[in-house]
Amino acid sequence: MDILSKLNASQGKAATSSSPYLRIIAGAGTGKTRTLTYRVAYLLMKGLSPNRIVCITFTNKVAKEMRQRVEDILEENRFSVSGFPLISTFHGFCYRFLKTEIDSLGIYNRNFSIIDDDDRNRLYKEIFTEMGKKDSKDFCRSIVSAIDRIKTEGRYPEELRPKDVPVGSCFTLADLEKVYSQYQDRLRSQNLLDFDDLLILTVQLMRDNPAVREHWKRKFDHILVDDFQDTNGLQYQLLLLFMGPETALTVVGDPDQTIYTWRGAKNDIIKNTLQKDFPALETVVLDENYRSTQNILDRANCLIKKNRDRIDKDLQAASHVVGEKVDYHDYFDNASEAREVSRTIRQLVGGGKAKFSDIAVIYRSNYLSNVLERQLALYQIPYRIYGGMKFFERKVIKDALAYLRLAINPDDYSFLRILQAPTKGIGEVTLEKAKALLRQQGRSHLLEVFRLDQEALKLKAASRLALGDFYRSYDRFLLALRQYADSDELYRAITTYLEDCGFFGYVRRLDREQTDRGSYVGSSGNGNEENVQELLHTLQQFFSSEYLGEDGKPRTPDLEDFLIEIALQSDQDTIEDGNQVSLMTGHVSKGLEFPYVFVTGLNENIFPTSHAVSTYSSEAIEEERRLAYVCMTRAQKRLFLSSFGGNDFIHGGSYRPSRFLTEAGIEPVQKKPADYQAHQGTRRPSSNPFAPAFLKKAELPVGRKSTEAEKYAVGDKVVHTSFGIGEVVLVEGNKIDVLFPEPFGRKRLVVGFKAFHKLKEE
DNA sequence: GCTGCAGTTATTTTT
DNA sequence: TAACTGCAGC
Repeated sequence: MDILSKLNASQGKAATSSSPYLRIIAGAGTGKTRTLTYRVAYLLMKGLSPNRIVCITFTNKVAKEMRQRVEDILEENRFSVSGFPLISTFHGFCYRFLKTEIDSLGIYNRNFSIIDDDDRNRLYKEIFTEMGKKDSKDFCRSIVSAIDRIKTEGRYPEELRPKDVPVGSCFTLADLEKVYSQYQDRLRSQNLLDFDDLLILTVQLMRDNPAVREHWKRKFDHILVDDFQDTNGLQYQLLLLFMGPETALTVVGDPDQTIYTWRGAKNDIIKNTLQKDFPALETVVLDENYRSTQNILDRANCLIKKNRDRIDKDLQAASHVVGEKVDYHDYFDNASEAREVSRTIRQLVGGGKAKFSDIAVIYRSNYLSNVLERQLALYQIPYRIYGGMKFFERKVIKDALAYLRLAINPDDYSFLRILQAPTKGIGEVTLEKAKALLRQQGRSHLLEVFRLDQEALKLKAASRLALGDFYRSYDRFLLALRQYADSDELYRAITTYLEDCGFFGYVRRLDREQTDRGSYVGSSGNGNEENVQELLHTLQQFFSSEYLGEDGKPRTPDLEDFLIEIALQSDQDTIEDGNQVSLMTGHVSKGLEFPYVFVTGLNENIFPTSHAVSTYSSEAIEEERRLAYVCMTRAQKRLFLSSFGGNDFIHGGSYRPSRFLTEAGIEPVQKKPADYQAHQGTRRPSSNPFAPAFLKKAELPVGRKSTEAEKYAVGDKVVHTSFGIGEVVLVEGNKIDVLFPEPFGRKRLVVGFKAFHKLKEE
């Protein structure tokens, strides 16, 4: 077996250990996922049955990559296996489990859907409105966050405790009980689960149903868990329940990278609990860092040492490369910070040192991406945001998915969406009537009420017509879903459905109206129809891929698999290749690495976030510090840190550099008013050689039309923030077709949109 | 019942 | 700044 030659001594020891219980403590960049991957391959080559191995990762992206790498390793060793281990997130694992077992609860059926945050908020809003509390922001918010906390602990409304109401809270235990139980009741009645339900119900079934437990406890010889430091109590409980007396467990993690305690993560599990529960536990420590230069590691080590609650360890660069010093600047305001980051990126790329894709810009919170985006666009730097406004969160996409979801599980929240896309002339009054009928008639879904009680609802002719179109195409689609022969036919059934129900017509109308008005949106990345086409394309690709079924055997995926895949997608999963700078929050950056990394907005009340600062809780600050540590250790060659000044509208006063800078051994530059003038004077966009004339005038707000639209002709060059440089091949009114390099190809753009502009010939 | 406008208000992190 | 709310007019 050629595994040891690819790993260092400790990695090799971990990958090939025969201990039943193995803990790998692995610092940032020490090859933890690599080691785990080799261990999976090793176990397979040792003869363990693939479908008796489960590997839990933090994101689907890592799961996919790991699967590929395991396959590669097996191939290199000319080893063939029948079947493949399940590599999945906790949530994905629970979904597969519940798919086969949920019926036995007698509350849900196997066609359940998973609700996203949007639907969840809508549901809460409904409850608060009915309680007459919707105007009390404080009340709503604190109840929701209390429920969040209780649910990550795995408790349902029956298990509330007086302590769940914080002292001086604006709600009572009775309020909490009422909202929480209504929330659960509504989900149940619609056959809907939220993310936490996936975990809780799995634990409940395993704990309370002996038949289910006995069956599943025997299923696995080996369970492996990546990023174990971010495992919460409920997930740990779940692991224990799936372990039989013979099941081996391998966990990998770095306590210093615990950044999800707000979601219940406890790094005490990897630090202490595991040892207590499994006295035979073997521990391997990986501390040779293969990612960063020593200069970067020195700053990161220095910072994380300030945490009191930790096991001391120092990362050392395996390459012994000292590298360049960590760069730090304090800028006049956040716009100039973004501008300087953009300029530096331009220099790095212009100097031939780096590709755009070698660079990442990391920030504490999503809202900070706006300023960066604007400056990057000004400097014509292609970028991609991970998280933030995700593709699947766009309105049309959610509408399209609602139509599809209805065919699997006709829940009211999807139905309410389709009533508005296109609008079917049904307003608040009719809706209230329908909700009343729902109870009266003993129906389970609004979809039925609107189909069967049209008389009682006194619908207008137009509404009847629109609903008629929907129900006809819906029924035909249901039939097609039962009969299709292959994935092509399934795909065709979907497009027919969306066409016949009037959705496509609505989407095209939307685009027309928006371009006519010349207001919002218009570039190819934002055209509604194009987005829906992209969704359909994704769908088609998904159907022609291989899918690991609940039984561990590969099968052809269906619509339901697609919808679940989307529901459980993470921000990292949307990462596409391409020569673009990556923008993301620190949380999303976990597990990734880039040659050049910018960590921006290192300010008090931003990073650390104001919440952590104002609670005066050392745990909260320690978590922020770990997050900063994660951000810094993403960098391979160079690390650029920055903070900014200016007025802080939210907290009052002006922004100050983050304490983490001093703690990392970096001296914040003394601020002098004169410096600021200088910054402001010399760093205006006028000094930007890349900015086209019409953009210099004013920084255009996102999504607005420029006042002077450019004239385009075939052959002109165009720069797009996402697709790079392309050539105009067709001009049609205010629309142009541009051919971009692969993988983007031909795109239709609407002139005047900010995401692109004409490239001036030199 | 739907849409557009104006004014207000709130900003962690995510499977 | 953008997202949301309330209100007026169609």
